[in-house]
Amino acid sequence: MRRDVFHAIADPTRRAILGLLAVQAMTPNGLAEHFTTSRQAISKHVKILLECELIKSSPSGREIYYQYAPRKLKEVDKWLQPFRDKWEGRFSQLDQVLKTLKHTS
Amino acid sequence: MRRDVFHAIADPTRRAILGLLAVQAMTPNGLAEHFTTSRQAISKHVKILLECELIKSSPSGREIYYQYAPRKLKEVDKWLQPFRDKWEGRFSQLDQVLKTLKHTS
DNA sequence: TATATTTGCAACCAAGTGGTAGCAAATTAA
DNA sequence: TTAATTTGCTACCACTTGGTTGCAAATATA
Repeated sequence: MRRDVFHAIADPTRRAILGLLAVQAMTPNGLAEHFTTSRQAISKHVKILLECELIKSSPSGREIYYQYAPRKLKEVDKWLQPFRDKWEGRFSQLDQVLKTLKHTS
Repeated sequence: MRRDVFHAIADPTRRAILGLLAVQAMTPNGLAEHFTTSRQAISKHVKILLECELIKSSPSGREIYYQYAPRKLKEVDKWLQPFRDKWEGRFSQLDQVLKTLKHTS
């Protein structure tokens, strides 16, 4: 399975969940209220976000609060950096970084 | 079909192709030499990158050169911005932007 | 205790994914 | 002209995806 951060944020529902949790921690039911799909469908997305460590869980009695964790999202930012450098006119170590990427496929 | 930029960069092979083309324009065969999969498989990835406008094509005789186009990748950067603001300690319009995101699912 | 609420898990399904192989069209080279 | 090269398209395949429903476990409430 290809469970990495890029896969996690590929789905618009998961991006929306991440946006909600970045504002405030929420329970699965609380999250599901913001969507038209079922609670179970949301929970499956939450599970993927958990596996990718984009969110953390905080059990509280029979409820579970999920909260956004920024660490893994920084990997996306890191991957984006050389491209951003390029379109912003910076050229620092661009080729080195991209040549490294060639061998990660 | 879910052919947006986030879907495009979810695949590691497509990210590698994007990295290669950011350094220099290449033909499908030229690209395929950098991978162990078949030319057709690479061409399918290239087709998706084309549809998402992450790359452009420049026909030259019977060859076709593909080149990286930064515009759409900026959308990823744009989506990332409020999250980046948050982990960098900035709070400018974070909630507004994220509340907008809630309704894009 | 008995009931209601919250959640996760498993089974199932239609549709999409990344991969392959074969073939035809177009351009270049012999 | 004939042969080789480059490419895109189509069909096909096993696997994954996002979604549903049903159910059991755990906790809170009457």
